[in-house]
Amino acid sequence: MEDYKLKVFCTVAEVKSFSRASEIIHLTQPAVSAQIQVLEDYYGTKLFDRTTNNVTLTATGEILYKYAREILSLYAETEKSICRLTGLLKGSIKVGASTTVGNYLMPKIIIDFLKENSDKVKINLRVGSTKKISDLLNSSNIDLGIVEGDIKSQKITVDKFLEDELHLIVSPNHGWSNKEEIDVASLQEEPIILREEGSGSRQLIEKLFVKYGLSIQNMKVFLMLESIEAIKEAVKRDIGVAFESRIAIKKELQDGSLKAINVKGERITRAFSIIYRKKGFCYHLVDEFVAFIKGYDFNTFLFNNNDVLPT
Amino acid sequence: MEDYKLKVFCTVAEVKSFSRASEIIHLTQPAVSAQIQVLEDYYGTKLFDRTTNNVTLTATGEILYKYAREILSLYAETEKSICRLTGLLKGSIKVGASTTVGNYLMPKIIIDFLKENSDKVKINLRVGSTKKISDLLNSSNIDLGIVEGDIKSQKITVDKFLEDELHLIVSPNHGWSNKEEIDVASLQEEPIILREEGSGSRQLIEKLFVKYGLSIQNMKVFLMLESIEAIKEAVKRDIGVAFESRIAIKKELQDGSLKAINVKGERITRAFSIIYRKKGFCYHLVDEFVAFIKGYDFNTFLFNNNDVLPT
DNA sequence: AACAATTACGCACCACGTAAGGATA
DNA sequence: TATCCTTACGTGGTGCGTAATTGTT
Repeated sequence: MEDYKLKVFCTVAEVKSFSRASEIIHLTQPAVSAQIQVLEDYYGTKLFDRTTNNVTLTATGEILYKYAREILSLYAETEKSICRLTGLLKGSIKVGASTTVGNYLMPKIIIDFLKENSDKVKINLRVGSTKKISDLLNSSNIDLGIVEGDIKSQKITVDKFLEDELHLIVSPNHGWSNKEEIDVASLQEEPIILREEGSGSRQLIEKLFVKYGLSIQNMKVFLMLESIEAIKEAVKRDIGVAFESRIAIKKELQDGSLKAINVKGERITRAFSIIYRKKGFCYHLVDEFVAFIKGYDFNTFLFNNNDVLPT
Repeated sequence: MEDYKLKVFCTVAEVKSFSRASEIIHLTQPAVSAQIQVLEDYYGTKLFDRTTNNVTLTATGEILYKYAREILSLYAETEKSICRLTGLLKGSIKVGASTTVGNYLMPKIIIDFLKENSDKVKINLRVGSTKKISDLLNSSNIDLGIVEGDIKSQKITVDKFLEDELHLIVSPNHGWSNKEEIDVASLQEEPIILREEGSGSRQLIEKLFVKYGLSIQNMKVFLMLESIEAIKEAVKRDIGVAFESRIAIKKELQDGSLKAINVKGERITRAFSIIYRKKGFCYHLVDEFVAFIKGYDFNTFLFNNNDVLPT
């Protein structure tokens, strides 16, 4: 129940381009032009100066922009206020998540979130590399992202919400399976399975090796897989050992099909982060979902069924 | 460029009735119902409790109402701001005016106002008794009224903007036509033409007589006319004398077809007032028109063409 | 019975997308 | 020529009014 024209207008004003605004709003360029023209007709003045390759607000446009943002935020507040009273969320959001989070964390979180809310809440989840997710965010194809890697974009706010830890996983039949911990040097002796180059998890492992004066070259790396499931499968068959996020191996640890071992004196950690655009419009539902994630009981998620991970 | 749904919603909230709101907004009742239902669907809650003969805001409705008024006033401010910059007014207003003002003052004022503004400004003028005008105002059929009489309604704000004076008018052939002033008692000797009973002008004259211990009964009242033009015509033909507002006799004084005489020691005055609803929505254009009237140069209007009225 | 709100339905208009048309570097 | 905004046009969805329906006093 917001003012669509004003939203379009503000978007154009912010990105200084009709065409880019049309992509963000998911409208065609002519539609955006039309919306702006209606506003210009109504107020009887040009709101933008259009010189090729440059769209800027006129004096009148500046005034309208100031008020429009106020009005739009009042609409948003209205909804927030009413939701607070009724407890009824509604709408749909598009979430992007990087591989580990997207496959092993978000499905459960989303299901729990939907359980708490009316069926008017829709969530759309896309999984991809951290890079792809941040691109989708920048191009306004998703409303927020949940990623395990670092983000460089200036236009994105990164909000860490959980520390993730990678564990060395081995088959129950593996010689190490009864050990509590292993020193890094020992890793040289074992065939190790890694994710593809550039992957966030892979970089983390490389950093560990570098710290101990080792390098991937010295490792018995004979398999590089792009899929976490494929890696786990390979480890189960005792083809080698690997590092995986504890959220990705939860089930296998529970049913005993994999064993997790610590690295002596090291915790291989990284942050899971919620990322969103600095500019742009915020939806109440997005805020609520973010709050839900931040308040989520990850301990229960990780350690339920009386199963305890090594810490 | 306001939010029509919110306007409808606020109106219903204020008058606590779908049907009355529909009259005010000039929509059918089903249309109002539909608008409200869209809002209720959107927010997922009832906004009004409908018991027969009583429509009240729910808790959610109260919240929405608070925000809606804010939002609507922001829309109004936006327009005001932009108009201030561009100087372009637009829109249409419906004005009601009582007889004297409506016939002899408003046409000129409206024409001058329109001259100053773009052709996007439309003004609709209705003329009627003060009572009728205040009724039209209450039923939201006009946006503001300009009247010469008193208003009793609690729902209406009265804003005096000009002092009007009634003059005794006589034919140039009349025996008094060269006199500067006449005492009240002399009026008993002359046939006097009055407006119909209940008319504002008539009441003013009655009050004058009462003050001097006279009464209409003692007067040679043999004509009561409802039209100012008819009265002037009768006076011109020397059938009698009459009292008329100076704005109604401006032209005749200029061309000499009537003479105005003062009443000794008395000024018969009343106020012209702008009246508007206390509640309800204000349009920028209305504000501007009111400001225009208040700033109008009535002296020039009354005394142009080097013609001077007795003062 | 009377008044007030809702439901049903047809129509007219408006906002969108597709496609073609300028303007500018 | 490539990019970006505007114009032209056909279509679907929405909001309106008319008329019938429900519900409450």
